[in-house]
Amino acid sequence: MTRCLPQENWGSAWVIEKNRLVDIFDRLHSFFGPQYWWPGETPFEIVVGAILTQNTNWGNVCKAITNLKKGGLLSFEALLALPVENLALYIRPSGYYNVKARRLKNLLLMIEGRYQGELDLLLQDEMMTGRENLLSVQGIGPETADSILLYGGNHPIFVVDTYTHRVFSRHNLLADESDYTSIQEYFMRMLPADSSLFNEYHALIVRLGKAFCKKNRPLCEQCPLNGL
DNA sequence: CACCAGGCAAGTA
DNA sequence: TACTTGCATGGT
Repeated sequence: MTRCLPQENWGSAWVIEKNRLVDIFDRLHSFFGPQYWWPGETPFEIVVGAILTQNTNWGNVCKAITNLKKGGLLSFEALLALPVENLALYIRPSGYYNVKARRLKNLLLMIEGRYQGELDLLLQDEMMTGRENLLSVQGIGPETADSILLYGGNHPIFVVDTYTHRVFSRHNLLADESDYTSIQEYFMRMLPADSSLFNEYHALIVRLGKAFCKKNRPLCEQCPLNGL
């Protein structure tokens, strides 16, 4: 793996040094192996999944996406033409189906208005411009936007989620009160801007969280991060 | 039965 | 600004 960027002055939020972050990645990669994210066959499917998986188990998202595929609706044009009330019925298993149907529609309309209805133009746009446009959509917050940029567009941006916060704060590697932006800046200052690395790192954190870092549970004995 | 899952926005004080 | 609440299905 490539080495890290030079370190700068750190704020008090930075609890650990960069080499430890590389060690953690190496441990996770050795322990779990490659994760092959994002589970999705096309950029459009990835984008849809990114919204449907908000605060939701991935298994439920799969059911919703299967429904769309069966209906021949998993394309930009088909979803844009589908009334939001109908869309909600197809994605029902993913939960929050009314708000998510509206959020998907909001995104499609943004792409229609600013990128001539071409998802690829959004994904190929300059990273931070694309990010701003994604964040302007009601229902797309930082994690969803960054997931789309990283996993849909192969942009080197680090995705932070509840597992990232939980795993690193539980191991005393990050302050508990760290917010999305500070955690993201932390990873991105410590690591080289490599989309493949960010892809695998985030997926490994989620894998670890599911296996060994459950909510409202004490630190797990079998966790490969113990004894850092 | 309770609790949780790869968030986000809106409301309240 | 800092909390709290609504959104909702399906698995353990």
